[in-house]
Parts: sequence; C-alpha cells; structure tokens
Amino acid sequence: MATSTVENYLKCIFLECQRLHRDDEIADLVPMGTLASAMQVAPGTATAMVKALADSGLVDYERRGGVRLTDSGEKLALHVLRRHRLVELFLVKVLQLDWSEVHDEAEELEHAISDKVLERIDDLLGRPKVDPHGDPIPTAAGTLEPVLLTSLATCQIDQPHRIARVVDQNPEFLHFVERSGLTPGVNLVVSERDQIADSVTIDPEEGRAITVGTTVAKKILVEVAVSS
Amino acid sequence: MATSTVENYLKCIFLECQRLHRDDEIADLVPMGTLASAMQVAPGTATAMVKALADSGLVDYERRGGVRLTDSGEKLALHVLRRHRLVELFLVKVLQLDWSEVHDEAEELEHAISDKVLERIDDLLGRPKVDPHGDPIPTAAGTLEPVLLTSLATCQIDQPHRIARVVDQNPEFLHFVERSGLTPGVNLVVSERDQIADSVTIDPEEGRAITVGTTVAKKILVEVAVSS
DNA sequence: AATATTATTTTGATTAATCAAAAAAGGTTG
DNA sequence: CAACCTTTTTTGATTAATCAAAATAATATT
Repeated sequence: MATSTVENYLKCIFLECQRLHRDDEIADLVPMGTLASAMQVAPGTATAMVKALADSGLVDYERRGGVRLTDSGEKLALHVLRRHRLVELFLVKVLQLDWSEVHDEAEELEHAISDKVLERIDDLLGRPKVDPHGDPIPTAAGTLEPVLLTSLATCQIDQPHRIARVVDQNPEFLHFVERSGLTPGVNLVVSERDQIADSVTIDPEEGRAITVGTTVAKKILVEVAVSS
Repeated sequence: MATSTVENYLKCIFLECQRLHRDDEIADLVPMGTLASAMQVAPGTATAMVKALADSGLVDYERRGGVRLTDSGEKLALHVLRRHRLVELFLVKVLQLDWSEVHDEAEELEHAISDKVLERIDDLLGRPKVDPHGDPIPTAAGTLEPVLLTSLATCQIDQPHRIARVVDQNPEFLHFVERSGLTPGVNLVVSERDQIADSVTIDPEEGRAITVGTTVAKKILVEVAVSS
C-alpha cells in the first residue's frame, strides 16, 4: 500500500500538471523545483522521492527534465483526489464546516478513509459532481470530466457567466472571495478588462461591481451562463 | 505533536491496563511482553518505544517491570479513545456501517480527525455517553466515567441484568454475539454456571437460552436491570 | 542449589522520509 | 566562449519505527 507521503506526491504532481496546463503553455513534465516547492521539501528530497516513485512504476522521471504520472500513478492520484473532494463536501454539507477551512481537514482525512466509508459518503451526498470549491470529483472508476472552463481573466466581455470553480484553497483568499460575493453559482458579467492596470471589473447579477487584479481573475473559473 | 504510532502505544497501554484490572488482580504495570503482543511488534521494539515515551514524560517505565501511563500520557490516551469511540458511533449511526466493522475503520480515522471535526460529530450525535459496543466515551475534558459493571461470568444468578458492553472488537466474535442475541441493551438472567464444564447458561428475555464458555462470558458486561 | 525456561533488554541493521551543503549540468549574457 | 546564475542531483547525516538474534535477568523446576 502507498504511504500517505506517496499519495501526496502523486496528488501534487497531478495538480501541478493541471495548473501548468491552465496557466501556461503545454508543459508535459512537472519540473523538480516546482514539485519540491509545492510539497514544501528540499529539492534533493523531491529528487529522491521521485526516483523511488519511478521504481514503483507510478511516474516517469526524466533526469534534469522533470516528472510525469504513469497511468497507474494517475489512477492513484485520482483516487486520492476523489477522497479529498468528497471529504471536503461532506465536511461542508454534513458537519457544517466553512468552505474555507475544509481543505486542510481533508488533507489529513483523505489518507485515512476506506473505500467502504468513501462510498457511503458518496451515497449520502447523492453522488455529487463537484466539491465546495467547484473542483470536479473523480469517479470511483478513476475518470475526471474534462474541464471546459474559462477564467474571469479570459472569458468574453459583457457575456453572462456563472462562477463554476475557485482554484485556490488558501483560507484568506477564500474569505476574500466570499466577502466579494464571488462564490460558485453566482451569475455575473465581466464589464471591463484593463491590460495596463492589470485589472478586471466584474459586475455580479446581485450586489455591486468589483475590480480585481489579473492574478485573482485567473483563479476564478466560469462557464457561459444558461438562461435562467 | 504525537505521531499516530505514539498515540497507538498510549491507547494500547491504557486499554491493557484496564483489561488487567478487569480480568485479573491489581497489576499496576503493563508487562512489556503484553504490550508487545497487543501492539503486534517484536519485544525489543516495544522496549525501545517505551523508553522514548518515558523520555517524553508520557509513561513511567520500570526496567524489567513494565510500563504505566503518567497523567499527561493518560490524558492523551483518553483523547485518542474519545476520537476512536465517537468515530465508531458516527460510522454506525450516520454512515450505517455494521458495528462489527467500525473498529478497524476507526483505528485509522482516530489519528486523522481534528478537534473541530470531532466536536461537530459529538454535537451531531447528541453528546453520546457510549459507543456501539457499550464502551464509555471519554469527555472532551479527558474524564472517563468509572465502570461499575460485572460480567456474565460473575454477576448474580437468576437476577435480571441488562447487557451494557461487549469487550472484544473482533468481528468474528461480534457476529457471534449478534447471532446469539447478546447485543448491548438486551435483558437477561444467568440461569446456571458450571465450574467444571466451564460454562454459563444465559436466558434472554426474548429468544431461547444459550450456553457459552467462561472466556466468552467474561467479555459480556452487564448491569443490574432496572424494572421496565 | 543447579538447571532450564521464560521474559526482557541490547545490539546491529533496515526502510522511509527528510535536510544541508557540495557538485554538476544547463542556460544566459556580457 | 568564458563567467555567472539557476536548477537539479549527489552525498552524507538524521529521525522514527521496525526486526532478528544475541545477551541478560528473573522465575520455575528438578
């Protein structure tokens, strides 16, 4: 059985890989430095660990290039992610915790929960598709719906959108999002984008307009609103 | 912070100490061999670990005598036990798992659950006093109600009793208990005890009489029934 | 008491995960 | 292209938890 450290590395590689795709260009390998800082370990530690993961067939490792999940590594990563996200939703829906605090709780619980308990939770919640942050929940079979979302930084101006997902688990950030009324489900339009000022102005259906920087706008993912 | 291994050793010492009190005479120290086999580790491993626990002030260790919890060790042990038992009850009541399978699940979860989540669970369950096996749940303050129960092996013959607690988490045993209708809450009288045959005959209020060996009788704890 | 048995402790090694600091490999840039 | 900077890998050590097997202490048996 994979230790929880192994699970964390795999999850981290998966998420960093997704993040690279979202932000940047088509980087296929996660650089070791990126992994090390995401895992908050010394660079050498990440190298050592990745070599061990490669020996177990969970990743492909390219010396001085970076690391990529194999099929079995991705399968395990998705299973961890499923546990994490179902636990988060469970904590919010059943135990009434705040969405800003569940990430850290789930970080521990994701390694302790059995498949049996997980499926009971899934039942209890009615087989949900997304967690409280709008992140999609992988299926038990290990598939993740492809994400076709744009962000406030890239969506079309003046077209109605709905917030689908908030891609940053930092509690401070989540509180800000909540105060600003930018939680998943909210309808809005982006009324203005100013390259020079690095700003994006958002006009929610309810409440008053707000202007945020591009880095923040990138973290709020939206889909085109269906007429309600 | 205590590792989950440390938590397990402390919990184990606490439970073994209780068991010694229940079964046997007034043994103050848990022998190293008992601890090692309860923890399923080699004897030397237990010695090494106990020395480390003694250095942290969690236990008193008497060379070639055994080990005993200090006040701070007991406090931690009770906190672990509280988590374990609340989780068990939660799994039975909320997630509808069978009482015979929750012990092993809780064994993992007890180390992953935060105080915040624990108190939410406690609330949700209505601040229960005992877990599904009838084991008392320590309070958040770290107190455990003193147990004043006898077992089927020692209670008075022909007097009405009620099953309060089943002291063995083994799923096989719990299934047997269930099949025999000897779960917590059941009213019965012990109609006969035969020293030579090493047997105890139980007459439940409902269903037919059953005869079990003394080792089993010792594991089923009862209280004198209040007139219903 | 001498011997045998059992329980406990020591010793020496191993594995997983980590760090700090030195070494090496690639890029960048003057 | 040589010197510099950044990233990555190596190396040597450390900590927590474990085991097997040898050594020791305590207890029981003859």
